[in-house]
Amino acid sequence: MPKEIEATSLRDLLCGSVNENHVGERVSVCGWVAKRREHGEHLAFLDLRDRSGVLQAVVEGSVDVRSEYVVRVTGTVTPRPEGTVNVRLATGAVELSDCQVEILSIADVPPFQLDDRVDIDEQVRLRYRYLDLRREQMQRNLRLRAKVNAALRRSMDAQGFCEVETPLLWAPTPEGAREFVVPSRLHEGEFYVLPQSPQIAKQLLMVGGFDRYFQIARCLRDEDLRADRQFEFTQLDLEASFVTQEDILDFVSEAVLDAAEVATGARPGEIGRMTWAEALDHYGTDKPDLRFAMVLQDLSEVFAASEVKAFAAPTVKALRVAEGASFSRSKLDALTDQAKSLGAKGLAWFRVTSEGLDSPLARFLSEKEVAAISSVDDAQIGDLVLIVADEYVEACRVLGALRVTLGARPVGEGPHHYVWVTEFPLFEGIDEDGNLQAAHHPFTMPHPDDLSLIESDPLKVRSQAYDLVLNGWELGSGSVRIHRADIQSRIFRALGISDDEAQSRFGFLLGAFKYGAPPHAGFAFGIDRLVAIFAGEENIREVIAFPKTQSGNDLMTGAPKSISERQTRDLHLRFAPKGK
RNA sequence: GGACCUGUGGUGCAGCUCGGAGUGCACGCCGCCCUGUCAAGGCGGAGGUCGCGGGUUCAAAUCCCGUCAGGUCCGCCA
Repeated sequence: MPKEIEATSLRDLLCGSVNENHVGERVSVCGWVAKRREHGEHLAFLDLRDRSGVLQAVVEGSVDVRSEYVVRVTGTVTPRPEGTVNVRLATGAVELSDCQVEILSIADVPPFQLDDRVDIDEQVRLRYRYLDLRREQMQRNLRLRAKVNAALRRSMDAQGFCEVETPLLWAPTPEGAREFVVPSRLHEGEFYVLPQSPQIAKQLLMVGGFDRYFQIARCLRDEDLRADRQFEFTQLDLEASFVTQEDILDFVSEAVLDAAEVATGARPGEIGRMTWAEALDHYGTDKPDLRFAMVLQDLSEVFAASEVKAFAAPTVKALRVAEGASFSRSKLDALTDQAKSLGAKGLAWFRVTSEGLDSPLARFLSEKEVAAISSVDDAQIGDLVLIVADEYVEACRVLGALRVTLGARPVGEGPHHYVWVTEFPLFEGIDEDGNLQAAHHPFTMPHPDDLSLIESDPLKVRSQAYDLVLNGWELGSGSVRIHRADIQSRIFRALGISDDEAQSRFGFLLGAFKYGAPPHAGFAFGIDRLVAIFAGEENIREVIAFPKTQSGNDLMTGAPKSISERQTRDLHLRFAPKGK
């Protein structure tokens, strides 16, 4: 018998790999007892489970093993008797007979069943994650993740990128996401922080001459958690010198398509593109889910002189909901509530019926308005048209959210629709102090055509920043970086960052740039999210071995926990009295 | 910081509107029976602070208030 790669001193084969070709061979397998079926004192069946699957062992006589006992079974691979083949089991044509059972570990009754006959509450799964990980779903998801990681590394290597590790203990850079803080023992009152991303480190690597860098990097952000956000997450982080945005998009596309090919078995076609402005206008979001159409329509001109007060706004946007005329009043009320909670003043709805528009507002509409609404997005009888009137961005965002509510399918359904969203604005809004805020980060290169607007009309300035979006999930983002001191000073000035402040915050980066910074650009995308979508999971916890709950607890270890007085003293920490 | 949903033997649920004895279902567990099962089957059995605290009531799993835990979302995430 040729030795299998999985063979060890204790086993010859994985349970799931035993098949007709092994008939007649005497083999040992190791695993957990998934199920015992006893037929009196003369016959018992054991289902043995390891990571590869389940294999039935036939034991003559009674056997004292229980569920989840760890056993080593040595037996002869035998074709199952006529009529007892189990087609639902990959190994169902054979079984181990004449078995010798060796108990390697006994086990308590597990706190939940591992056989997937019932859904288990996630709270219970997380408390006993080590048991949960034995389940097929978790085995499949984490192995898929490992394959994606391997594919990404292969792809980056093939594209000439060099993997470099950057520090986890880094300097505070008070900007952007809230950082996790690590007190220093050797330096009283001083702190490291855990990196929210290796952003500055990788730019320094560019100055250092590593003109194609990548890393599968852990990032840490002390922000509230979500289905697609954990404190710590993993990114494929990359940066390259002597490149333009086009080069970066090519590098990342290649890596993602390589990963997709490994994960799904098919290589997706070329990744499409749209500008940020198009995404907002058509889909009401910067991360459009292109698995379904439902493109927002602009009716502002039609309603520019409307008598209807509800439509007196700079922008009037409409969304057609196919076959939505059958929505109940309570469902329409719920949509209205959602629109209001998103900041809309209201939501107008119109059922398109054979007798015209059915709506509380219908009788106030002019003929021209009725005609416009009735033909929005090729509306048909039986459809529903939703209208939001507001400031432009507001109207787009509200309808965009309703579009997702009404149209989005589960993660596991439909094609994988990648899209590059380009030309993000450089600045977004103004903070409490009246300063502009960087949309991406302060080192993002403005669009070359908009350089002259930085001082005169900053909110109009487009950037060379770009996002990769898959089925409504933001996978990641990147930008061309500023490598010229003159442009960087103009941006800092616009952001209200003084020279002194810039020096104290980013001095080491700006200092490095004085010694010859190549033009460079980069990207980073979330591997947790990518794998979750490949796995058809709505939640990245399902592709993370030991995740935190939404309130940041680890239900298995009990973290976060208090530390000993000794540790507190070593770290020079004292706690303020509770409250206030 | 906020909104909504959930919490009932080990597990998953029902019961909650309309208060009346911890009532029920499925799985698991324990014992006995069973020589071809694979969601094995048959018989019997054990197992509960209805998340926690307070209130209303003659009486609370059920109604009210608070709180804790889990989830989804808003804020937040350069």
